[in-house]
Amino acid sequence: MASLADVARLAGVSKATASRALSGAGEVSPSTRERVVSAAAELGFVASSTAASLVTGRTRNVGVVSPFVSRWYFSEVIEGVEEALIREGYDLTLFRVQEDPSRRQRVFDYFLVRKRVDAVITIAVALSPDEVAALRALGRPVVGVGGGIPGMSSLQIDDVAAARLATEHLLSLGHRHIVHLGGDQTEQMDFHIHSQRLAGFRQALAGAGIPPHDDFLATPLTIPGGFQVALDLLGDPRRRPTAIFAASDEIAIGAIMAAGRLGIRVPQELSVVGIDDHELSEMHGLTTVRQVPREQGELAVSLALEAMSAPAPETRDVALPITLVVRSSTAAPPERTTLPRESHGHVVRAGADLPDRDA
Amino acid sequence: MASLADVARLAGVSKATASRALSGAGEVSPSTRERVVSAAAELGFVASSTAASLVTGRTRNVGVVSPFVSRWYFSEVIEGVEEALIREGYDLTLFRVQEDPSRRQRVFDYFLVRKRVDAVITIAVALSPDEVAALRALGRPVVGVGGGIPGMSSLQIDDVAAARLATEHLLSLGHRHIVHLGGDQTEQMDFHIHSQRLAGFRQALAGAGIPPHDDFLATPLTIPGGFQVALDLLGDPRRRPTAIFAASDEIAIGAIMAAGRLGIRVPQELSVVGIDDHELSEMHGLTTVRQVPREQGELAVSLALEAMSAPAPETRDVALPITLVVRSSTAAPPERTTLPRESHGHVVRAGADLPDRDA
DNA sequence: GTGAAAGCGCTAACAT
DNA sequence: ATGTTAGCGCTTTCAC
Repeated sequence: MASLADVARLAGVSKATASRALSGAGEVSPSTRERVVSAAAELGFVASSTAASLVTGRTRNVGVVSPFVSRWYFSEVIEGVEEALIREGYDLTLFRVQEDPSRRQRVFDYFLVRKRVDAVITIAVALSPDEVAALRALGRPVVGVGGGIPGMSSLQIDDVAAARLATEHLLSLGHRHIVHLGGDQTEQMDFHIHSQRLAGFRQALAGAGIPPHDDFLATPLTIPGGFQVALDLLGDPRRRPTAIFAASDEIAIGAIMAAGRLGIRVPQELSVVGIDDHELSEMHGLTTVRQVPREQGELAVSLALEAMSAPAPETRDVALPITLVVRSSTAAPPERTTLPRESHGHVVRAGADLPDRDA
Repeated sequence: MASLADVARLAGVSKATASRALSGAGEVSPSTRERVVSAAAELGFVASSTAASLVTGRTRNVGVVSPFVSRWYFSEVIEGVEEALIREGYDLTLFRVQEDPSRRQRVFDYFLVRKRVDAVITIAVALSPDEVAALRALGRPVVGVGGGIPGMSSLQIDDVAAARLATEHLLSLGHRHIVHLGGDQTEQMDFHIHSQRLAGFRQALAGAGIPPHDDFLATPLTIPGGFQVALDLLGDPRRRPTAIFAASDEIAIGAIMAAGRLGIRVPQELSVVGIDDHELSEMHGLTTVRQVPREQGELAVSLALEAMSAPAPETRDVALPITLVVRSSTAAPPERTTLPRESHGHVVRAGADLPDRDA
């Protein structure tokens, strides 16, 4: 527990000089520097970041606020953030924030506020006006990954375009009966992502002259969630689409598993597209819109750090490029299911043509 | 940015009294307390944890060292730790540590050392003697989840017993040809877990009078890893076992997917057991030894906190109970594959009996 | 029950 | 290039 004073004494210099020699700030003659450095080494001196923070007001620590750590998108963003942060000499303090209002409030009013973080990065979390105010009151850069919040920098893919891209791919293959398995709009941690993906989906449909219909199912953004909802959907021959656009790869994979359970072959009888491009997506042969969460995390750190040194911390919104990764989960729709929509409700034989999965 | 002095002034008391009133330490008359509290509220005062730490030496922050954040086991332990920590009013600082030696050193010699953490929790990370020394030098409680390190408290399931349990289940079903898909012993973040699971596996085999043979395959602890290794193994009729014991559910699920790819039916033609019990395991009908990582995380926090207040920070090793969760992925071995082992190499027709998966 | 004062360990003017 | 001085914002003896 050697202190700077100990080091200074051993090196025969003042604390100020010792501090300068060790931190690299200010001019120190090479010889003194060396004396100080070796004295520090001898004593096993490590600067107390607490003391340094108290005087400088900087903590070299950034807070990351995320609703999950285990879901793909979130864990990868976190890994990206961590990577970039440690490279820059920053710690990462993790705050998991879910719906529970009392816990949320605790995080925003107590934990984040204690002058412990130099910046905050939020990951796809929908903030209430109060929460935004609390964050802004920190007087520190705040950047949101996965969606924009008024008054703070943000970083995301263009979710409308991503959804449109996915849907147009399906349309171009000839699909006319596509269902969107997407996030529940009312979920607290929504964040417009869900609604934007739905909007892009509908835009593409409208562009192809397909009138709005019963084409959206609120789905938990997990593999089991996608599985369950798809099982219901695909199990009913009358509702069964030829293609599914899922809001996340987890949903998409759940849907593929459901199809497998029902004996529906992918992609011959059902095309599936998701958004993310996790390693499992590759294994499932899932067609997906790639969104590189890791890079989003790293970029968020750049934005935050940049804002810290900027004179006027102007907010910036950055959109990352997207690409469609076509794998084996999409194909032209099977002939038999391209019956005119109108027939679905009336002509029972249209459904009966399909293998009956209800049994 | 109101300071304690501001609050004290507004309340008409000294800083000392204000501090006592706000922190709850020491006796303060109810009326003064109320005056101070409302003054604090009026000013939006939040104590600077930095300043408090400087004087108390406590940071209300614990460091978590983990090689991954995205793998099941790790992310769930982290969520458990986070949950318990925030409940107790602690922050969680995350350090991801992988093989890269320079990064590791940075974490241990620079980040963790700066008097920033009251305790450290490591998650299944194999520490070098130097690293253990560095941690111990902190003079703070260190608890290891997922394996024991000499000189620090630890928390884990009994990995030998878990592996034995899984293997004995397979043996009791009549399997004689079981292969263990387990972690590479040489991997840096091993931690004896892999070797203990292998040991338990071999113990069970020995107990059943099955001589050691070519029964272990080093496998990355991921779904793609399990998939790839199982694909090779199962694709060769001569090597194909009737059962697989996987060191993790991720491997196990990869193996099930590989079987699916090869047209091998689970469990009729192949039994699979893993360790973990993630929600996906349930979906795959995977038989597994349950290890509740979330609880491991919460318990680690209790241990750490307890050690902080203990006069003599004695180390404790705690083993969590395990249970075998039997789902549909295990069954008695098919008749045709119970040929005597000796025939595998010589009687080509024994292999030819099986569907040829090489093509 | 409350106040005065000391100081945690460092950095940042300001001198020299 | 180096030393002196003054705090950063709290908690905690020690008096009263």
